[in-house]
Amino acid sequence: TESKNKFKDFLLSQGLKSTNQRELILEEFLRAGSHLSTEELYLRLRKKHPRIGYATVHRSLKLFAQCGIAEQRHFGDGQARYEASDHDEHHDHLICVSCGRIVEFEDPRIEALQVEVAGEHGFSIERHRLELYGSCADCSSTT
Amino acid sequence: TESKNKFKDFLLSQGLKSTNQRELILEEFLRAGSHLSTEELYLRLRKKHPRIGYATVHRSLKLFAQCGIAEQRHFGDGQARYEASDHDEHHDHLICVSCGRIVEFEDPRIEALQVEVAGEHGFSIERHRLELYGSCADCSSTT
DNA sequence: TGTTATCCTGAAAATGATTATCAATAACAA
DNA sequence: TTGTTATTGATAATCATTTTCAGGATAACA
Repeated sequence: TESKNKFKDFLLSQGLKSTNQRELILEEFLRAGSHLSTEELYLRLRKKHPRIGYATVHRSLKLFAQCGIAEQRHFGDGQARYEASDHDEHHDHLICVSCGRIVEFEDPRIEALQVEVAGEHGFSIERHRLELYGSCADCSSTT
Repeated sequence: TESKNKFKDFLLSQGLKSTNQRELILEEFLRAGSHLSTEELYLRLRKKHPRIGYATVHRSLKLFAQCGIAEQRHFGDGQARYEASDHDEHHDHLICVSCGRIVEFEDPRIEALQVEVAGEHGFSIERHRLELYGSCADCSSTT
């Protein structure tokens, strides 16, 4: 509901309209858990609301991202994924190359070092991407 | 020439053939400097060798990657880029969002923390991706 | 409540990067 | 050479994403 309000404010501020589809898509997005691709969300929605089109899901996800309640990610499988952005918390990702599990983490020490290293090269950082690919505990033990 | 030999060995070991095009493409790739997209390399090659096709450039780059003399990267502009992989050295990237400049760096402290954090979540890391996006010195001063 | 201007929707087509197809060609071993 | 097999280049296919456009929904205003 926090996100829902933020989205409504966003729509108003941009002169955009609040529609049934956008509400449905946002609800399903929030319900579904993170790291869904457009297609996955579309398929979930279609079960209950077969009239909703792929393009609308796609456009809504982009609006969510603009609005700041979602973030787009790319994990190398060729399609974009979206996750709900919790406030202004930043986190990075561990991705299991075996089962596809995605775990979020954050480490202030790494963040600090990033700023330091960037500074040494004259850069000021706007954002970053850190992804660790490997095997999770379950998949390692099965080896 | 180090890379050239490695590539020839690779072709032999895989039962593949050494061709004129592959040599030309590898030479241009090594000459051109890193972080080129397939298209950019193709355009450079076409100036001197108009008969070389895009598909051949694409396939050759994939072979270079398989062979270990090149690595594929994605920096969020929607197209793959390839860089010569120097031995087993690893490095990460600073990308200027203003002028597109790409600077390589490495920091063992960050690497060590990555392993540590991954371990806390039961992961063993195979590889990682760290990209810092921001403004380089030149672009910051122009602001 | 109408009315109206504007935005939104969904299906289909377009796009852009990448990958596959296939007949002609080139490389390599015998 | 010759025969076998891989490679090439033009083109078509694929995949995710984005645009188009006619019809439908929304919100502001009378």
